[in-house]
Amino acid sequence: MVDNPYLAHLPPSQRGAGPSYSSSSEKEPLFGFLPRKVKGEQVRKAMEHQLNPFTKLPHSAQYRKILEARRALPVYSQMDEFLEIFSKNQIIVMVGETGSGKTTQIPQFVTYSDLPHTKGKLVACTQPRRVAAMSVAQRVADEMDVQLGKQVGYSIRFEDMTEAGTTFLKYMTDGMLLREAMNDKELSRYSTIILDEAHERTLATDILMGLLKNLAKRRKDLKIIVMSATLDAVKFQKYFSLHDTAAGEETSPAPLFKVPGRTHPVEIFYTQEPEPDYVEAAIRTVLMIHRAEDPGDILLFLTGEEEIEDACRKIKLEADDLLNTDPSSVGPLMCVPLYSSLPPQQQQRIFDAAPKPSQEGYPPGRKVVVSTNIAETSLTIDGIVYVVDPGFSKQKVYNPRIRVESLLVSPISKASAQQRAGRAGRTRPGKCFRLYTEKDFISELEEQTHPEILRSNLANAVLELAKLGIKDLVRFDYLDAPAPETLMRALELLNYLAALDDEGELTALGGVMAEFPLDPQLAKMLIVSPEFKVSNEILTITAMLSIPNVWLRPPNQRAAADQAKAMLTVPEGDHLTMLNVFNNYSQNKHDRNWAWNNFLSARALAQAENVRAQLLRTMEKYDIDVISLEDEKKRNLGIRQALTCGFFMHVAHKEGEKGSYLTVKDNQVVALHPSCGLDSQPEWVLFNEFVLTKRPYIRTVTEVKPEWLLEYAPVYFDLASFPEGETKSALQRVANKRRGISNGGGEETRPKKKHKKEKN
DNA sequence: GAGCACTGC
Repeated sequence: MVDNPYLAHLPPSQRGAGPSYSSSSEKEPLFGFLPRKVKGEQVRKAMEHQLNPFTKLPHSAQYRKILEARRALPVYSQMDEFLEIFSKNQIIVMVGETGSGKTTQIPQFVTYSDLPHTKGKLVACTQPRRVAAMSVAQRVADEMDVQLGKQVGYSIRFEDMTEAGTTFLKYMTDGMLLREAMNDKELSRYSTIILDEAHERTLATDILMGLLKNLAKRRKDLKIIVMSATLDAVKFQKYFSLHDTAAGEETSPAPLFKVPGRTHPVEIFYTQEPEPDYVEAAIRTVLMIHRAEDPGDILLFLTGEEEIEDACRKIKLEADDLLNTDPSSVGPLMCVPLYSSLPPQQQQRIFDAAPKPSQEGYPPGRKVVVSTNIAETSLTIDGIVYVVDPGFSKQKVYNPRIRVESLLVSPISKASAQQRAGRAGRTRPGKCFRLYTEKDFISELEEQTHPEILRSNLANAVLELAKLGIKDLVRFDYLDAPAPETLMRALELLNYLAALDDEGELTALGGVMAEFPLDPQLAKMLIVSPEFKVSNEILTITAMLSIPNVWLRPPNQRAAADQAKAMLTVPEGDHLTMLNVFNNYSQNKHDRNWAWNNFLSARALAQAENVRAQLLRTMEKYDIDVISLEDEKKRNLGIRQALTCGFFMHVAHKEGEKGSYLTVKDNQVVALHPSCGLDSQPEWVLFNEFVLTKRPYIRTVTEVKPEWLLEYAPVYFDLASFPEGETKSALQRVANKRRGISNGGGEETRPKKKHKKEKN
């Protein structure tokens, strides 16, 4: 053994025990560690060692201070038990309630036992959210006394904070690991994979669970830990049960490792009768707490922006009234809205301190945060003592029959209600006021929120699975299998886009489509766009369609905002308007006020730029030319034609004169969304999305020519199998005209439709 | 003449 060069510059007193062969453990903190057979005793000794085993540098004072705090975590006292289970099993299910320390500690315990750095492997820990991956990685880097991005790092979209060959513990988003799996089906870089927050059941985590369950059979050296906060662990245990039928072993559930949480008790109150108007009841409850309860901040859960802003106004009004009437018995109240589309600066207001008493000796002030579900998982606010839970949230639902995802205000699940209540007990004992009866809680609320995989359009997920080499998507071993109709819809769409062939096999085109972090329609349109010599423009449009709405419309400046929008509008269609907005933004980027003056979200535009750059890199990787047409007329035409190649299933035909449209094949009656910039009502339009709000609308709309539909999507627009109706007659007329021009030649050369399931 | 629950690649 050679003296560690890193220590040469340190005085001997700090170099550890000095060169000695008598006791290797003095110089080598991991001396005697056998991978995956490590005992708690050994780990604790290594943690207390003078040298950091991974950097061979002396531990800092900061490290020792943090270690002290770590020892107090519930999970720390179960280290021996964990290491034993880890040694003996390939797959482990772990349950740790909030405050158990599982997210920071378990991956470290795993590292000490698995010793990934000795075999050139990594330990991965997935998170559903980017911020969590980043902040936990930073925390763990501090705990392990290493620099973030070296031994401990993170990987999220747009940001890879890892160093090849150095990083052995990596926090990452679940979606990122899924992406990696598409290019390395064995996930061979990893020795242990930890899926954290599995109870949230994101689409990516659900797919990863299916993949890992399979992968574990092929890669016996891969260990898997599924971590969850709620007690639906039995379901995970069953799913990951070990059964080796060849060996004739009995099926036994995956082992469970359980750690208690550490939170304060929260007293739950229910209403005696159901509340007919939950917003009104919520406001009443907040004011009741303000008048009658001890100091402490309030968190109220509502469903959306409008509801929240409205409630904030009303609460503020009433609270000011109370303060004016009786300043000696009621303190001032501050009401803060919280939802995701709020600019980050305004989101920060939730961390402001509650107001001071109106006069010395008078009651202290109180803060009320009125929030969407964002405060249920993504953001924690310290100092909350009271939670008001009306029992509703907006949830995504997918209707495969009409192929529409929409948001519906729906009752929350018991798990969700529990999570909300828990928000009151983070700093001290709290109270939770549920605006529904205990009977309804017990008998009406579902145990768990439906996993995302059951509530989503799966076109994207199915393409990913195909890319992952999953042959039989219908019989894939899902933790919860999606509705067959949802899968059929996805397969059908991918077949029409030529991403899957008629046998359901991934085509070469489909393989490239899957490489793009985009919906299949967008990916298809981008890949074919060089054929129309407009890929530079389609690239921009694709980026703009992948980001949130860029248009701002402050309530008191609506007219000015609409006027600014009109200045940027291109009459041929909203897609071209988006392109125009981005190009103007690019040209004016050095003018900080340009976006603001034009009522555009600078944040969203910067995001579009980021997405565009990422897509451009993927295009370059697959040699997809980025080209443009000089002539504006030809260019715009080419753009609209390229759009058609991706969105031919999103076409509507005008019916009658009242501006109503019928979607092609589905025959849904839809209207142009009021945000639409088309100055006329063209006969044929292509739309980016169908939204179901107060009425069915089509949003982001561009005029197309029916000839293009027949030419670029002959399979989908095969008239022989087209549903009867006005749309078909109109298409028939176009087809007849074309046939006349082309002397009856065209139809036979087009591919024939083989097997399609058309449901009415 | 409407909207944007929340994430993620």
